[in-house]
Amino acid sequence: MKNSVVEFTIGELAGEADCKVQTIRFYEQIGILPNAQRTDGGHRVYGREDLRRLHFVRRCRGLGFSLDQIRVLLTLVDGGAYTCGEVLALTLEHLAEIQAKLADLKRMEQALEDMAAQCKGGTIPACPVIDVLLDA
Amino acid sequence: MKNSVVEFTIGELAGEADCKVQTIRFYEQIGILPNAQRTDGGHRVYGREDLRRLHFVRRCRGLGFSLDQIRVLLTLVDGGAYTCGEVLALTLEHLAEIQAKLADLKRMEQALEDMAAQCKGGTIPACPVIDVLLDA
DNA sequence: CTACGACCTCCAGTGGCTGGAGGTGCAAGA
DNA sequence: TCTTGCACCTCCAGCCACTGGAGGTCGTAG
Repeated sequence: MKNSVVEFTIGELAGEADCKVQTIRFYEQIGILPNAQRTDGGHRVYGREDLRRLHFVRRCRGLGFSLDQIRVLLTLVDGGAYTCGEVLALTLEHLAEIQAKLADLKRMEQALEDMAAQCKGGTIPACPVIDVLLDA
Repeated sequence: MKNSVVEFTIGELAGEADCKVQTIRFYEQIGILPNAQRTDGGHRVYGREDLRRLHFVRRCRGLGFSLDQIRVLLTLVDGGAYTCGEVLALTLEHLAEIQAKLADLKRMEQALEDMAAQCKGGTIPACPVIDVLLDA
């Protein structure tokens, strides 16, 4: 049955995975996606498995994993021999990174709010924000 | 009195402002800092005013302002004709960016925590984290 | 005067794409 | 069958904010 082999052009794949065509070519180039099959004319052709993999990558990116971290996750998945512990370790490591960034941003937020609170706006040709930044 | 004119080498300036020598040269190159004075031999020489400006830039960067935003702030300061309102507007705009990033990261944190909670670790050759990512 | 570290310029690389130039494939309508 | 026109192709440059290295020069302490 031919229709068990669903095929996509790169544009369709991009549509399904909600990313740009260039991004897919880029992933192929850096080895995150395998070299795609081609038509006689050289156009890339994809199947369900490719879509699944791309979805995985995009979901990981959406969670802030770097492409290097994703490469590791993919290696685990590709090998099929990953253990829950390995995956958990990577996840927790990434969670720690996220939490560090959160802490940084919260500090920035607080500092900006404090500065903004001092500033009355208006057309006064002076500003406590600048004063603080110039001579803290 | 000569010692009212404090002078720094680029290395000393970097030390004072807690940044790298290359970063200072980079700031000069892109016009964030003015072209430095030079010794006969071509080494850069800096004074108090340069240090103040660099401090300003580094503090802004520490708060997450982009170099483009800093360029605007510097133009205001340089003109000397800035108003509190202008500065407040830029500050609030940047605050909104920060808060958007915070919201993103909090979502990621939550998602990662949820996934990690499902994962029992250990040597089981399967993982709910991967399952979710592959087939959400 | 010599040694050595700090300085100089210029260029390439980072991450994760994005966009453009210039050319070709493919499918639908006339 | 031919043409139109869009989607595809490759290759290369650019974004941000630095960072690092190669290869060479300056300045100063001993």
